[in-house]
Formats: sequence, C-alpha cells, structure tokens
Amino acid sequence: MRWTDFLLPTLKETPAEAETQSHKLMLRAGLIRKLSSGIYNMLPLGLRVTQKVASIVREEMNRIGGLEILMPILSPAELWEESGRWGIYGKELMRVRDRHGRFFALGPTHEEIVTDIIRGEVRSYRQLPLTLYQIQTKFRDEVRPRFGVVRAREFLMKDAYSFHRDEASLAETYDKMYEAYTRIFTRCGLRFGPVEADSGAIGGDVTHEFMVFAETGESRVFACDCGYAATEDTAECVIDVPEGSQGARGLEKVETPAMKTVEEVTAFLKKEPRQLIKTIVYNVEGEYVAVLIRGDREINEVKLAKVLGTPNIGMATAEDIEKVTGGPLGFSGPVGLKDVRIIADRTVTGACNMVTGANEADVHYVNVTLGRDFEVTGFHDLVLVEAGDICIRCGKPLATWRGIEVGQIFKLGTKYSKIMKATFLDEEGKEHPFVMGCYCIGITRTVAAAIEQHNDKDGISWPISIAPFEVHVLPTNVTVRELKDTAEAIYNGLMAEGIQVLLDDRDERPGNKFKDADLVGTPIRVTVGEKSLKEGKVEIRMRKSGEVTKIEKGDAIARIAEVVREEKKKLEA
RNA sequence: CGGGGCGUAGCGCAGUCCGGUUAGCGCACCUGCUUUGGGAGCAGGGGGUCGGAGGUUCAAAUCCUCUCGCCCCGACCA
Repeated sequence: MRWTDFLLPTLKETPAEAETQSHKLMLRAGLIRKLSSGIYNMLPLGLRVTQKVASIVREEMNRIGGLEILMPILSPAELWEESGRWGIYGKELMRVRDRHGRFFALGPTHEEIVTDIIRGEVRSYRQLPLTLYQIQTKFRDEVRPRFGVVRAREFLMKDAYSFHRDEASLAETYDKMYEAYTRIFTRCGLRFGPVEADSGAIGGDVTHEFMVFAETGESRVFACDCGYAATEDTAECVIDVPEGSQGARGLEKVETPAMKTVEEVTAFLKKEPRQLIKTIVYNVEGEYVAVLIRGDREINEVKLAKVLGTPNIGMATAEDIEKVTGGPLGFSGPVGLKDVRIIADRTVTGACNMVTGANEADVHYVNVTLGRDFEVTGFHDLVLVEAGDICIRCGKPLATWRGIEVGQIFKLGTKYSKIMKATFLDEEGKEHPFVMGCYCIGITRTVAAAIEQHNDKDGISWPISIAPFEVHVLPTNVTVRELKDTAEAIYNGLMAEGIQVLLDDRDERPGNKFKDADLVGTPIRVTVGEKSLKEGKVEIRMRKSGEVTKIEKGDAIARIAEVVREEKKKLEA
C-alpha cells in the first residue's frame, strides 16, 4: 500500500478524551475515530489489525472443528423471554422496536439464538458433539463506556457454542478451547494468563477468563507460582483460624464514644483489628442478613451473592440498620441480634474474646465468644483476597497483577437447553437436554490489549502477526530520483514475495516520516536514504529494539523477506 | 444512577470570574518559494450557528434558566 493512496490520518497531539496508552495510540495512529460514547469508526489501518486478529481466531476455531456461522444481530424478544434473560439481563441489553411495536434485542451474546437453531436441527446423539461459532458485532449498553475500544457499547466478538450429550464430552471440548485460546493469544504476541473466574450473567459453573497483563487493566487477578490464578471476585486463600474457645473471659460492655470504624474502636481499646468482628447488614431483596467478618478483612460481595443465591444485594441503609439491630450504624454486632439471619466468613470460626458492636450507641462488647454469646447459621468463604494471602494449592503467598479480560470460556451445562427445551435422543431413544459450553473472545478488545502491551514513548510496536503491515519502506526524500526508484523497487519486490508493505511515498521531510513510522509501529522499517545509498546500501531497522543493519541494495528483498520470516516464526504457537 | 469536570475551526487550547473593537493562539489544511536523516523557514490564504433553546441587556462566548453531548471516579463485563 502506498501511503498517498491510503487513509492514514496520524495526529501529533493526543485528543483530550483518551486516558490509556492504547486508546491514545489508536486515535493518534489513525486506527479509530469516535462517533459517540463507546461507539467507534474503524479506519483502514484499524480494520487491517482487527481482521488479522479475527483470522487467527478463525484458524484456531476451525482447527478444533468449530463451524463458522453468522447469526443475526436482531433477535426477537420472545426468545429472550423464553430464557428469562429479557428481564434479568437488565439495562445492558439494547432493545429496539419495529414498526409493529414488536421488541427485539441487539445481541450482546447468542446463547438463545444458537440453542434455538440446534433444537430445530439436531435430534440425535449421533450428531454430537457440535461446535458453532461466529465473529460478529455485539451490543452492550455499558453503564460506563471507557478506554476507547476496551469497553465499548458496540464491539467485535467471536462467540462459540458447543453442544454435547454429556459432561465428559463437554469437558473434552472445553479443554480443546482452552488450548485453542492459549494458541490464539500466543500467536497474537500477548503475555497473558488464564484465570478461574465468576460466571456472571451468562451462567454456568466452571469458567476461565483469559487475561492480558496490563497496568491499566480493569480486572485484578491473584496468582501463584504453582499455577493457581483467579480473579479478585473468585480468588480463595487459606485463612489462619484461631484456636477454640478455651480461656474465654467474661462478656463485658465498654463505652466507645462516637467510635464507629474498626480503626477507631481497636485503637481506643488497644487491640488489633483482627481482634474485632465486623458486622455488616445487607439488604437481600428486602430481607436483612447480618454478615460477620474479622476486622482486618473485607467482604467479597461476589462470593456473598453466590452464597445468598441472588445478585441483588446491597448494604442496608443507616435507617434500616437502626430498625433491624436497634442500634445506630457503626455499633452493630451479633450478640443478642434477633430475627435476622447471621452468616459469617471463615475468619470468625472459633472467635474468642473478640470485640463487637453492642447494638446501642457508643457501646461495644469485649470478650465476645462464639457459641456462648452468639451463633451463626453458617460459615462461608466470603473474604476478599489480598496480595500476600496464602495460596490454597501450595501454601505460598499469592501475588497480584492487573489484566484486560480478552476472552472467557464457560461450561454452561443444561441451563439454556432445559429452559428452552432443546433436547436430543440417545441410543435408547431417551430424550436429554443438550449439555452446552460457550466461549467468547473480544476481538477489538484484543487489539487494544495488544497495543497496551506493545508500545513505547514513540508509538505502537506491533507483534508482526497482527501488524497492519509487516514492512514499512521509507525513502527519506521522494524528490530525489534514485531514492524514489530504489524504494519503489524494494516495495514491488517485497509485494511479489507476498509481504504486506506500506510505502511512505509522501513528499514529506524525513523527520515527519520517521515519527509517523514509529507511531504506526510496523515491526520492520526499511530506510532508503542518501547516506547509505551512496555506499549502495539500505537500512533495516527493527521497531522494537531500534537495532539498525545496513545491507547491500541488491540483497535487500531477499534479506528483508528472511527477517519477516524470522519474526513470524517467533510467534508460532 | 450518584459524585467531579468539560463543550470556542479537523486536533490541542486561551478568552468566560469582572458583558463592550472585526473571537484569538499553536498544530493541521491550501498556494508559492526555499529546505530535505528524527515533527523546517518565509510570504499569502481558507475554515467558527463560541454544543442547543430561551431569557436579561443599548450590547452576550462571557450573566440567568432549561436542555443536549463528552470525559473522569464508583456499582457492570468481552
């Protein structure tokens, strides 16, 4: 491609709206332009990268036997009502109405639609397993679109769905997907990690998220050298449980004037936060539940929601707390608490001689002991893991890092097939619901994640597998005949080798061209300038290392083609 | 939805508090000349409903009311 025939609008200054490196660089290097909040135009350069990522994904899906299909973006409300998600998906589901007043959803994901296809077309166990996938625009009315294409309201996603006769078959496909995902992100040149995760609105029990390591990532992950890795929502850790209740001292009330926080109370009583039990009252769909956790730890609300069996939980208001406990906010405790379900984190197991609120203003209890002074209906793992906590697999401390979630794989089971009555017949003619899995990858998000990992002060530095061009040919001055002709010859020669080349044939000063070349980030740059050409040479410069080698003009095409092959080889999975 | 901030040329901004020339600067763009190895110089030029609507005033980018959009922080997720 000749630059002068292309639309590649680079920006010297960063638009004010951009916060993260990937967003800034996608705008500056002319990959995208914003149309509206969370909605982007994909310019030619951006599309080239997106399509490269998509084709790597397609190759790997096909390799494990996936069949590509294309489902419509618009889907009738009835299908969503059947699964129950028309109601529970919430405001994130974009809805439109046709001229007859019928409602449609703009697909955020397609479980209902594939399930509908399969229940119509597949009758026999002989047709299983079956994996269908598509690469398509998805819509989610995000509460807060952010970071450009990373959290957009309209984005490109690969979504695959597998159908099985039993869990064993699902497990097999799940493992193949896991490996395919590993190959995909490796081929894209990303540093990433699969982590155990929460299944959220899509449902199912077993699920892994694929995280690309990035400082600006929205997700926090805990990981251990032994291979254990999980998101903040699901991470578990070993809790040091104190000894039993021998040595319990007598329960006592103490004055704690205006001291509401753990820090205030423990400092006043000359105790450690871990000697106190926090009591947090939650409003669970109109009912109140008191949740106990040791004073030095925080509650993980995702775990709590799972234990309570509903995502609709929130902290009770100050007024509700007075009503429920009889005391003001900040002085709640389990002792004498009536008519409220009390559950506790494992840190409360064996609680002895602890401090708690007394459910009256400015008073706390000391020497509170489990079993003697209060009871709980159950112990659960509700703790929010922190860096340094102990790994449940190997006993070493957990490390923490941030990541961008680029894909997730789920074992759905029969959640959708049961409710939508999608069944097949086994050898004995017995009817069973399909066992399902679903597997997605954010294609446009992967592009952003790649930039987030591969950039420096000068711009993007693409892994060659997803670079919009493999080689950037840069004549320093196109008004000089010899420079122009040499550059053109190399350009044509490389194209004949099947290499994707961008020729900067603009009549610009060299400085501008160098700056733009670094910004756009093509991995290999060939500089055709007067200095070297006098000696009959051209220069190869690697974008990532800055390393320059001079080569004979006559060897250029063969040598460059070789460098391209070497670079590609490094990213093979 | 709650909290904070911003809308002035394609991009980045000043001017707004304290109303008063023809609304300004840098970059980008067009023409010409010079220049050509890391974001050139000179000269000339084009481009604005000052987000929108209403109001106050002799006079509004500037003051008041309403409204729309965008960004950031929190609850969501590929």
